Amino acid sequence: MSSSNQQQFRYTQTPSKVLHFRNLPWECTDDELIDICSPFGKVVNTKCNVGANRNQAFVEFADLNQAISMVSYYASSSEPAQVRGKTVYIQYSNRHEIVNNKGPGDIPGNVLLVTIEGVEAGDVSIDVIHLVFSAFGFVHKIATFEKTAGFQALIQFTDAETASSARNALDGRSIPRYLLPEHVGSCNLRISYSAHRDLNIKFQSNRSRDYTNPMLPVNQTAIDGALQPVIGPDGKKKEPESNVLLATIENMQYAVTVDVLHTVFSAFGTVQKIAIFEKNGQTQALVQYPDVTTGAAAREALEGHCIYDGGYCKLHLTYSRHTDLNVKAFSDKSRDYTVLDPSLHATQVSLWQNTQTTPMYPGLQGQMPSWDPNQQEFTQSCLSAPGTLPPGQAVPPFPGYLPPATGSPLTQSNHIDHNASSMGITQPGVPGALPHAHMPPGIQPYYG
DNA sequence: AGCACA
Repeated sequence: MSSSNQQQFRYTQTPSKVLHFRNLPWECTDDELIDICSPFGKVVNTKCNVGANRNQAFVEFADLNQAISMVSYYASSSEPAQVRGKTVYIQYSNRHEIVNNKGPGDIPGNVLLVTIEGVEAGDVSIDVIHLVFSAFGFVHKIATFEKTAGFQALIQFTDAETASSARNALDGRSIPRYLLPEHVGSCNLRISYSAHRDLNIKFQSNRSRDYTNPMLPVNQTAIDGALQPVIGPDGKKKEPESNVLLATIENMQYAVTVDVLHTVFSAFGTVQKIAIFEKNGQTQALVQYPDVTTGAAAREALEGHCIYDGGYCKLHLTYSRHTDLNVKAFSDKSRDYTVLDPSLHATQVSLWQNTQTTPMYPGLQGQMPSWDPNQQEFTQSCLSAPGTLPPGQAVPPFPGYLPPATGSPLTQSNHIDHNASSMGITQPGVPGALPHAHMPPGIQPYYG
């Protein structure tokens, strides 16, 4: 007569119409719970993402018998209850009703209230915030402010669905170290819903942006260091900023493909389109971002830097007069990333949701934060000294994170790999996200 | 993989 501890435990539990779920996938949704519960009865209430790991939940049935039928079904089933392929463990809760303390911040809406916790978190730029949240959809407006709670941002999406996908993926996580200034400590995100529907942004400034209204007056004095001055330090006038960059590639010893450019330029936001062409015997490329801010950030960061170590494929960037490129979606010289297969989005979302809960350094559990600490050093070592890089292995200067269209720079890899040149996230079937990881360094001289 | 106020 041997019965397992589990069985003993189960038998000692008094039935309740509230069931306790554990070992759920990270950030499991109410809908997923309802999906597996509804065959057994009417679900009247749920509470998911409970516990430190957010992997527990409660479901309340209308009737006790319904809860009993679910528990007994899975007690005798050969197939365990599963959510997203993960076995979930179901028991009677020791409470008999779900008490939902829905604060105002729990009522979904299209505007998120984000608290950025961390030392000097107020110095996180609005561009970085924009970059991080753009991974989930078009960000209409951002307003930032200091409150007693800390540095906060209101982020307006098109709809509550988009906002909630961002919240689910980012709440409790940290902004990647490499997106932060040196002196800013680890920045944790706490995200709830705002009651706002439409933010009233008066100026484009270092504290607020309206990405839907490029005509909005710019409050220059408020911009401070966040945007580049229109007049360079040497007094030279710069061309008007644009969302499309014209890249001239110097000393092109190695082939620069659409994929390579995509990897490099995706570090700053969604790359929408790329076109490579020859002009006067020089290779040039047009790279299109969704907005001017991203284009400006990319230009500023990449100007004068080399794609490969050793001074090869040096980039010179100017603003193009184009605003929307008309390119073939898939050719070896051009790509339109805005016409990708929609299945991509689902793939990427599951990448987010199936990974770990620990925001930083999960250690030896076989899970890895998206932003390997090495990334920062790696990026810096390749980019800190334009044109004067030490000779060495020719490797792409950027970790191969995907563009926000298919994932944010926080996109996660499930395996530990400290070889920076192979941090590209392989996404079967995703054009533009693959080959750089295995690019043979210095092997492909360019004979164009 | 183990019960929700923070």
